[in-house]
Amino acid sequence: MTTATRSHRIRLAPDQRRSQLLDLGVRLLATRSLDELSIDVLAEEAGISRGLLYHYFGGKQGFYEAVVQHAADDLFAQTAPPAGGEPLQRLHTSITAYVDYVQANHAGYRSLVKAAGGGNEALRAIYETTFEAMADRVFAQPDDAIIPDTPATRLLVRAWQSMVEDLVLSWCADPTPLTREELLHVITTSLPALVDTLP
Amino acid sequence: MTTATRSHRIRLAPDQRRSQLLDLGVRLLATRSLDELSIDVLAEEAGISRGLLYHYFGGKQGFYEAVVQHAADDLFAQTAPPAGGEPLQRLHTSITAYVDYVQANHAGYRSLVKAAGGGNEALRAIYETTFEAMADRVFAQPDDAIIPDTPATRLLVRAWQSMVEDLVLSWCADPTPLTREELLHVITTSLPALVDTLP
DNA sequence: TGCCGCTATTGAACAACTGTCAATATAGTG
DNA sequence: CACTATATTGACAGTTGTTCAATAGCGGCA
Repeated sequence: MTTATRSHRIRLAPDQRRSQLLDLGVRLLATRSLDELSIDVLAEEAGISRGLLYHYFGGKQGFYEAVVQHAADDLFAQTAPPAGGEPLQRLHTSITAYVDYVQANHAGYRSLVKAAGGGNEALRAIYETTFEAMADRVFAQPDDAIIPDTPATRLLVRAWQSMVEDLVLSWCADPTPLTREELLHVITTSLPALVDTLP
Repeated sequence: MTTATRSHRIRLAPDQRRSQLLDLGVRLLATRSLDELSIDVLAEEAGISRGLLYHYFGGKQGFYEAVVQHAADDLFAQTAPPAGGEPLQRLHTSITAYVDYVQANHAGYRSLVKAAGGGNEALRAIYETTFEAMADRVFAQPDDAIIPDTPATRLLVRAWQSMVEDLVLSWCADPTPLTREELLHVITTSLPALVDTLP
């Protein structure tokens, strides 16, 4: 049973093909890692030839970067805070969306996002850029800021994100020690608690 | 100019050869990632034939796992808390050793440890085991424990470790926002602060 | 000292995979 | 219904991981 809908020699618009391949990539790379996925397998699964991947992404590495970027954009969009409201409330909503997102895709999240963080230069750049953009949400609205924007607090927020990432992933693997509400409470209150440890 | 001391056809005891290859692996994999390091290059750098690597480690993946395990053991040994003294003081000493270790090897630490955390099943197992053993140091001495040993606190300590890892790596990349003392203070006091966020 | 056996080590052959490119087929257009 | 622009292919070349029978170095023993 082949999972791909096999239809011979269909010619798509570049955008459609591109997003088809990216979606397939996200799905396949959620379970295998990059070097466990050969281009032959990927091409067959997509119902295209090997060469087409090189036409679109320039190579295996380029394909992987595009897939990671695609997943990162998706994560960023799905955790966007609501337009209006109290700053703390907006942050809480965004965090809730993050927990939901990771819980819904924890295999893919671990495989793609974690691999990006520990991967090559270009991949880490995608990872860093995305999480810095998410950190900006914490520092948004300078007049009634949640926490002051200094190099030190930037450093702490970045580290806090790592903590949250690990916490949520561990919790998804075994949710018994904490309820969902307790998890959200720990995440939310740990940020100001962390900033308070600064001299 | 070849960096390896080229001497033809020397026969070593298995233990010596093994650790020579592991040390070389740690050194080479600190800058390149695994798939950027071909076995040909590795063998030439070590002054041995390709086949010998397969004799010792069974393949590229096995070699990588051995190198990661080697580095993890080194990290674990070098951050061992002193034998006696106050529990909090012992923890502080261990944390200081950790900061020093990462600072001295941040390229290698990032490349090996981070890659292990986001890598395949066997690699993550090494990573998890090592950091769980380091977490045990926090929970040691049940009579005057620093923090209670429950599933919830286990989860938090694990997440705290991720935060510390990221914090120290970021700080190594750019130490200007915090002095070394401030960094150590944040790390130490953030652990009880985090546990206090539990209901 | 000089042979001998054990085994560390080799290198060539094999298999699988990535990357390249000129040729081909397809969808839209006048 | 051609006809053109281009999405797509398939065969080819180079590189890399893996296997295995053959070789060569070191310690022990006479």
